[in-house]
Amino acid sequence: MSGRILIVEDEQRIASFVEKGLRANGFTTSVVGDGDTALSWALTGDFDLVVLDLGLPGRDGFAVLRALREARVATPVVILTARDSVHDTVAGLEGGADDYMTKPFRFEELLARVRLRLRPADRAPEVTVLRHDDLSLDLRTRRARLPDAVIDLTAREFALLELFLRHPGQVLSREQMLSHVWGYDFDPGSNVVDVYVRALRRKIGNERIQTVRGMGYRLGV
Amino acid sequence: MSGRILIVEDEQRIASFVEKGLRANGFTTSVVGDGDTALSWALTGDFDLVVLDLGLPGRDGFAVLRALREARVATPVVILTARDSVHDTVAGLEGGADDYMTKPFRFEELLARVRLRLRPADRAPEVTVLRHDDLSLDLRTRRARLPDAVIDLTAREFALLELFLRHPGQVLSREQMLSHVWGYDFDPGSNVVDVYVRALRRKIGNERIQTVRGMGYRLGV
DNA sequence: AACGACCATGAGGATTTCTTCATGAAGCGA
DNA sequence: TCGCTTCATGAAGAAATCCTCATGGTCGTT
Repeated sequence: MSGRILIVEDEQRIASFVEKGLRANGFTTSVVGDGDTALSWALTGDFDLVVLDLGLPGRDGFAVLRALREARVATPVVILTARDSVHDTVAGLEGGADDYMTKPFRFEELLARVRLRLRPADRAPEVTVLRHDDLSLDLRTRRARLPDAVIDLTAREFALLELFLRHPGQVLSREQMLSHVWGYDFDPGSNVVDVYVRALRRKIGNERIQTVRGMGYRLGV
Repeated sequence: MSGRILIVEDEQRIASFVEKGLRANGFTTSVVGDGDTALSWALTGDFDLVVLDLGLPGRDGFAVLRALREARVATPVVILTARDSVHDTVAGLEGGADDYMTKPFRFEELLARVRLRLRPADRAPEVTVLRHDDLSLDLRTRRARLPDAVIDLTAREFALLELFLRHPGQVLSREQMLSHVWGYDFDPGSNVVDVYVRALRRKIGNERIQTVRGMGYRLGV
């Protein structure tokens, strides 16, 4: 799967949040901040997917999308929009094979949608179970398993454990966890991460998530 | 996948609930109501899986399981247990590749576990998206899609829609929905089904779920 | 050893989801 | 049409989940 992605976003903070995340997942990215540039880049057909913010200065996101489709460019587009303008957004999608997300969004959600769009059909069979040691997580049923127990998880616990299992053995900072599980604009002063790490530890066992003082947490060794 | 299943359960109501459901899903079932019979049947090795209630009269479920394992019979066992004796149960599972569920349980959950056990590895690629007309449901992300919208669902809404999509065009009675989505012992006098059908209709469109007076509801045509 | 930074944890309030209930509308048979 | 059953729907209470906050413990450094 080739993965050249055009990110159209004027807010610097969000743009780099998206760019860093996508790059870390093996995609090639380019960022542009206004509609005109976005259109000319997208028209080259050099991209496999466009992540498009609707709230752009100048030529707005809708216009870009429309112009793209009028030019018969079929590149899939994932749209970013404000929560309170969802209605307009949905109207704008009509008939398109496009997807949209409301801001603020969690990175993992964006990733899932991007992957969905870039995997045309049944190639690359999806992973539905993550494992580490004797712990496994069924992404479909959203339950974890240990050799001697089946563990039900709440939505947050699930998202957090998924993140750990996708980066086993790696130290994850609270900031990383916040942006991946809670969204990029969540209060950075919160201790939700701590609270949910504790909840997870209670369910899967204390020893499985280690504290790395001053850095964050790590699954396993 | 062969699917001969031994159901060990003394409560008539639950036994037939499980048996009917499993048969409707293509499994061959036998029911026994006490531990001794259960053991002798299971020892024949004629079954691919055992659904075992722990609260049996006479030789209890644990004893059956133990005897089975001592005889080196490796047939996978899915255990049914009361919610307040989970601790004992987990202790009893040690090292086994067995699964357990607390009563009361939803049939779909049991089905998922049975299937998991009977599908040793990666054969039979799992379905992760259900479709009907222009409506699709991604079982992994738990979101529904229409051509012009992506729809977030609550847990109940998701379970109910999944049920509809697995039986498209078929009239489902309130009782069926109750037992599949809410569990076999849910108050039969409740109108939760009505309420959730309405919630679904609001999200996916009224016309997609039809009322069949005196019978229940139906997805589509 | 003492201090400060960092982490663990319980409790409680906010929010979301789930369920019940009451009322009125719609369908069906007499 | 009348009367009865069935269904639709809003509202409100119950329950689960989520998040914040406050307190006390632990670790590392000086």
